Amino acid sequence: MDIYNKVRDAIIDVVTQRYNQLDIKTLNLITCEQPKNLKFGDLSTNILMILKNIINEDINDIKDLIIVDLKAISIFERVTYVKPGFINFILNKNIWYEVLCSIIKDKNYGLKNLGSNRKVNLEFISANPTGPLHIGHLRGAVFGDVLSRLMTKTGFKVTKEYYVNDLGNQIENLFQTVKIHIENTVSNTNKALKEGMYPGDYLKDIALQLIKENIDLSNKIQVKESIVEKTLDLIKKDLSKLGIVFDSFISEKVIHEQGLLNKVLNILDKKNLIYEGTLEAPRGKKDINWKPENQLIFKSSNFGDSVDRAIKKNNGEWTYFASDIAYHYNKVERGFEEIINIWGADHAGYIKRVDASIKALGNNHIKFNVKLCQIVNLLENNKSVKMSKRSGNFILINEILKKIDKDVVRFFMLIRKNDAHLDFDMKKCLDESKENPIFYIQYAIARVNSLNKFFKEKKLEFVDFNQKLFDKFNENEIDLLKILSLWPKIIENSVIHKEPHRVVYYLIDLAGSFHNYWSKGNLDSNLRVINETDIELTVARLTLLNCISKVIKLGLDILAIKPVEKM
RNA sequence: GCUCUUGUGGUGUAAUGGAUAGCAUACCGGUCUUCGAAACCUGUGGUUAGAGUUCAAAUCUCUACAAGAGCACCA
Repeated sequence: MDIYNKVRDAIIDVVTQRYNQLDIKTLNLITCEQPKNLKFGDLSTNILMILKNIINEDINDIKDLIIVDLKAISIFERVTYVKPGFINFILNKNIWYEVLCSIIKDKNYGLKNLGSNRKVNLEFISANPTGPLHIGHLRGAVFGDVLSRLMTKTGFKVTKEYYVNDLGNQIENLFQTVKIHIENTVSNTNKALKEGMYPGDYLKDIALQLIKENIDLSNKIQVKESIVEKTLDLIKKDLSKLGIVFDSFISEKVIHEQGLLNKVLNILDKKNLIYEGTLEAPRGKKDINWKPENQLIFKSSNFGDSVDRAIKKNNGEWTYFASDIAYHYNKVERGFEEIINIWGADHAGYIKRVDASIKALGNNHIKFNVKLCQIVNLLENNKSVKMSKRSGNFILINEILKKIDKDVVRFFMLIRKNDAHLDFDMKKCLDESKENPIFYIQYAIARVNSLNKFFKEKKLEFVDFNQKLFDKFNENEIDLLKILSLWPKIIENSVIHKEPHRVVYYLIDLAGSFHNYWSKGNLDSNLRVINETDIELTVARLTLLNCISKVIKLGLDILAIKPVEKM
C-alpha cells in the first residue's frame, strides 16, 4: 500500500467535487508527502496554496470548507491547518497497521507498475570494440544496468543495448596493430607500433589466435571482422564479471549495410534539411590545419542545435554522426517509444544534434533522454591515479574486480548522482565499518537474521501477526514503519528521474534507522527486540524488523547486490 | 570565444518548488556484565555572490565568479 498516493487521491476527490474546473496540470501540482519534520504530522498537503492561485480566492475563505470535507474521511485522526497554507494530517493508528500488513503480504512491496509496458531502448557502455573495458566505462555500465533493472521491475519493457562501432579509422588502426603483431611473430621481427595504434598485450594474443586460424591477411574485411569478434568477446567477459547481460548488440557496420544512411539522407533531403556547403572553423581553437571543406550538411540548427552538422565528408565518406542518425532512426523503427542513452560527460555536446535528428525525422513523440555520467576519479592511497589513453595505462575493470568484490564495486558506482563527479576510493571499498555504507547496510540484514536465530534457539513460538500484536508497538516502532512507508515513493522518484542513487541513499537511511532502533535496547532492556516475558511483543517487533530486512533486500536486488545473511 | 555539467558545514555529498536543509567524515564528549560495539548517542558548523519569478527557491530565470568537460574531420 502506498499511503501517500492513497491520501492524495482522496484529497483530489474532495477538491474536484467542490471545484470541477481544475485541469490535470493543476492537479499534478498537488502533493501529499511525509513532512521533513514529523512534528507537523504523518502527512502534509499543499492543496490550499495551489487552489488559491487557480480559483483566485483567499486561503482563509476556502480552508474551512476543505478541511471539513477532509475531516469527513475516516482515515484521519486529526486534520490541522498551518500558516502559509499547509494542511497536516495525523492518521488513525490502525492505518499503520494496514500499511504493515500490506508490506508483510506484498512480495514486491513498492515495485508498482509505472511503465505500463512501454518499450524502452536503453543503450549504454557502447565502448569501441578495440579492447577490454576499463575504469572509464565502469560507471556508465553499472548505472545503465541498474536503471534497466529499476525500470524493468516497475513495468517497463527495457531492451539493454550495446552499440558496436565496428567501422572506421579505429578499426583500421586495430587491424594495423594486429597485423604488425602477426608479422612480428611470423617473421620473427620486432617492428614497433606506430602512433595511433593500440598498445596492450591482448592484441598479441589475438594475433596468435589468428595465426592459428590460418587467417589470410589480404582479406582485410574478414580479418577485421574476426578481430572485432575477439575484442568483443573480451568485453563480454568483463561484462559477465560485472553481472551485466545485454539483450542486443547492434553493429554500426550492419546499419550501414542495411542502407539506412541513404534512407535517412533521402528523408531529410525531401524535407529540405540537407545542403552542400562548408562549416565555419571552430572558434577559439587555433588549429592551423583547419581548411574549409565542401560537405553534405544537415540543418540541425533548425531543431535546437547550435550549428549545423556535417553528415558526409568531402571525400564522400559518411561522418560518424550520419551513422548515429541512422542508428537512432533504427531504434524508432524497431518500435521503441522511449530512447535512453547513457553517455560519458565528454559526449554532452552531442546530445542536441542527435535530438535534432530524431525530431527532424518526424519523431517528436519519442521520448529521448540522455543521462550523462561524470568522470570517475580513481583514488589509490588517497592519491588520484592519473591515466592516459595514449600510453594505454587505463586501469582495467578486470583488474579492479580482482581486488574488490563486484557487488561492492557496483555499490560505489551508484553512491553519487550520475552527473556529479565521483571519487572511487579503493581503500574505502575494502573497509569493513560504518565508513563503508555497503557493509553498514549488509550489517543490518545480518543483525535481523541474528535475532531470528536467537529467537529460534530460545525455542520461542512465532504467532501470526494481528492487530493485537500491532497494538504493542510504541512510537519507536511506528517511526520505523513510517520510514518503510516511504519506499514506494523512493522507487517512483528514482524511476521518474532515472536516478538509481536515490535507492542507495534510502537504504543507507533505513539501515541507519534500524541500527539506531537496535541500540536503544542497549540503554533500556525493555526496548530490546527479544523479550522472553512478552512473546507477542517480541513477535511484533521481529515482524517489523523482518520487513526492514525485506525492503533492504528488495533494494539490493535492484542494484543486483547479493544480501549477506551472516557476517 | 561558444556550448554543456557542477558549485551546499573544514572535507565528501543528499534533498518531485514546500515548513527548522538530511547524511558521512573531521573535531568535542559519552555508551559493551548486552538480542552482534562491524554499532549507537550529544555538541560545533553549510546552500559561491547578486538580482528576478513565486504564498514558498539549494532547486526555476538572468548576471557575475569558480571547477570540470566538449567545440572541423576523427570516435
